[in-house]
Amino acid sequence: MKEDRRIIRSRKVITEAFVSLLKEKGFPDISVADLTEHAEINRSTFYAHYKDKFDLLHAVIEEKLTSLSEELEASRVSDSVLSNTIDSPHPYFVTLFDHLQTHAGFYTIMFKRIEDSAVRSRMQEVIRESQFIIISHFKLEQKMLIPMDILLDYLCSSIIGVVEKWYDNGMKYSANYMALQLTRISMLGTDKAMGL
Amino acid sequence: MKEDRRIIRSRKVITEAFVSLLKEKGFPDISVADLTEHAEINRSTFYAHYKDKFDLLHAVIEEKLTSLSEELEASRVSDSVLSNTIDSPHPYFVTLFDHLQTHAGFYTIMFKRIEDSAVRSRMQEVIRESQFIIISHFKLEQKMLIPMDILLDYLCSSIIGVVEKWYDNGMKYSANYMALQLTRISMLGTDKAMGL
DNA sequence: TTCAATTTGTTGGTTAAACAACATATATAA
DNA sequence: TTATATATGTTGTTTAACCAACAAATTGAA
Repeated sequence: MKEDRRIIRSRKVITEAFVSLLKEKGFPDISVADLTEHAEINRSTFYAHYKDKFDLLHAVIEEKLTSLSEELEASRVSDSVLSNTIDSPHPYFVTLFDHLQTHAGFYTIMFKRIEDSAVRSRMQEVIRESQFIIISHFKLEQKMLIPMDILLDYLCSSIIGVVEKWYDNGMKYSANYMALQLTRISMLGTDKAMGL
Repeated sequence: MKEDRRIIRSRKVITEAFVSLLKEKGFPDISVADLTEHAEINRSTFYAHYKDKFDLLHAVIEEKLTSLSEELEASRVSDSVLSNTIDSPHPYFVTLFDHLQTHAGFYTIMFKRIEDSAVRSRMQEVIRESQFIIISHFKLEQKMLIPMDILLDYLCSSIIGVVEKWYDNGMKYSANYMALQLTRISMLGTDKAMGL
């Protein structure tokens, strides 16, 4: 079921105007009229697609993170996840940071402008879910030395933490470099990683 | 009578796609399907606005040169055309070259890609007409030492010739510099201009 | 507070864009 | 040549965007 071109275009110009406006002002200061004016569409068209601006915010975040989720899933299928050395970045992390770099404009604005950080928590969910799938797929549950849920909490929050700081510091390191560092920590464990 | 947003947008994306495609291939190699695909609209929408691609070409040229014509007319009204020194560029030429610079992307492509050079001849008409209006307005006809039509032919073809070469050579000189040079030639005459 | 101005959702009628289908025409290759 | 594909216009129907107008809610200043 291909969607009507007009639908695609309307959603596109609305979300573009939204992200663009977030560069100038905070979310509370953006009105629907504001939005549709910049998007050069009629105000009623907005309401045909979204309930209100909160609905739009949610949809925008959801769309971006769904694509991340799909990219992570796609990379899992193609690559053998287990065979990996300490000197090459893990395909999973490469995919992750490639995405984060490609959409850096979007994420930095979102992290900065959306106070309650809906992006952060949603990204954490996506990471957690993808890690869960990897573990499940390789039947690693049986061999695990600690409870799965605790491990998943550890994994996703540590990754998100690193990501957030990476953005905060202006992405000084390359995406590939970041992927390599996370690969090393996860392979060695934090103790070995710090030289113990 | 404000026009429907959809009309504005459709025309806009079509002409943008058209100019964009002319950067890649010649006019004969551009199909309507090509055009609408790049513009991301339905093919039938194209036919709702234009007869065929020749009609589009004509419309695009006409629109741009109408705006030039209007800009020249507007500058005539505001400025006193007669009082001018040899050291400051004439308002008319400033307006002309400002326009040519602003829309350089469009004109260079048109001069280069459209073989029969419909742009050149149309621009010549606009220049000729605007010069005619200036002469008429200041009642200069009576004092003229040579027939008006010959002078107009001389004026518009010399200006167009300089403009075309300016584009050909990659606009090495600034718009303002060009305006100044044409001002000097027209005030001094070619003989004095060359130092006789 | 009160009042005006702005923003918000919603609705109904109108219009242009989308889409699919068609016949025709123009290549391009066998 | 014939055949296959691609491009061109055209048409009828469906659908989404437009617009204007409305009441209700919110905001901001007097």
